[in-house]
Amino acid sequence: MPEHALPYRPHNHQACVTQALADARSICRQANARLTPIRERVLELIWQSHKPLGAYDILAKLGSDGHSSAPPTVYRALDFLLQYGLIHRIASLNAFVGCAHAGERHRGTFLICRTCGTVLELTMPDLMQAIETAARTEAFQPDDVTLEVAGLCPQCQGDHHHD
Amino acid sequence: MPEHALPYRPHNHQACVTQALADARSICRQANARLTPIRERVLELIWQSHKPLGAYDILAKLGSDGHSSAPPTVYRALDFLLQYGLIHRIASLNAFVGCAHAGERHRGTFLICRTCGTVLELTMPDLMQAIETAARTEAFQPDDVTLEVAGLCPQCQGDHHHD
DNA sequence: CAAAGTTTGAAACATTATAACATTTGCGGA
DNA sequence: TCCGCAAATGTTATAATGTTTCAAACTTTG
Repeated sequence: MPEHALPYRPHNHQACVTQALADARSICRQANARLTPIRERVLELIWQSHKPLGAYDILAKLGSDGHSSAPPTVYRALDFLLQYGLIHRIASLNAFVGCAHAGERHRGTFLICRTCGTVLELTMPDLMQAIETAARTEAFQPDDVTLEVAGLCPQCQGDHHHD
Repeated sequence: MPEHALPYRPHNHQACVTQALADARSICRQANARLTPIRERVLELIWQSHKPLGAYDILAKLGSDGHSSAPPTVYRALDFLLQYGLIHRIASLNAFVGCAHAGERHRGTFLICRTCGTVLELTMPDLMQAIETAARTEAFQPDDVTLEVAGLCPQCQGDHHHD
């Protein structure tokens, strides 16, 4: 077992991208959803690192591609990818990150490094269950849970330089 | 013990406001911080209900007051109030709500009704502890936790009309 | 009072997100 | 095939949220 989770170690990141795209194609095929070129390209761009990407960053990268697009193009692709659980929105950053557990039906917990921006997604079913139970104890019917932890990733602790 | 938490029941809300303002004055006095008229007024506006208020909503209300202000006025007051723990920012709504546990040093959990907007703040120390422990297990040093649950409050369940 | 620091005013600008409507594309049935 | 519908994309404009910058006013302290 590795000392640190994958996003925190050097790794062949292209493999992450390839896997994510293959998973996405499979998930969309099963759901009869159309993973169009734009949607796939947006997903690929988001997966280019383990750092969340803002909608306008994506827009700019699409521009460098040759596609020249407007905001709705990106937001529509993002909505699609969110809908099929292929990406997550990080509310505290207004940004989007690839889902590390696509197809698993889960609620993610996100560890967000405030120095380098890297995000690690955890699934903690028992904890999520406890949160939902607490909500129901207040007669509240829970629907979505946003759980984001900001702090320092292993790489950035003891460091004083950025990114 | 009441069946439902306070924000969900009819109550003398003016008492909430008065208490919040008194607490704020006391906290600021102890911290040698200046709760200026603008800051106090912003806090009062935020406390006018148990629903989060956006920065531009606050700006508009300040305008109706006679104060005509610009966005930085509001954001500066909000920064101050956040710094002293008198309000919380709801990341999933880009909005602000009065802190129900000012001065207690805590991490809040927010139950946000997606129909009426009402927010209930809970403190769940054990759960927060568990989250931080999980983060540290990944060699991540946690700093801030954003925990927001969207769903239906007791009043809005079974309801099909809004607010 | 005078200097230094804090708070507020004001204008411009930057970033994030949506609305509205036209056009194109993919796809199933006549 | 090709017609027609629905889904997807293009395009323009605008709304909503948040920041930078610099100047003026106020507070505190020596």
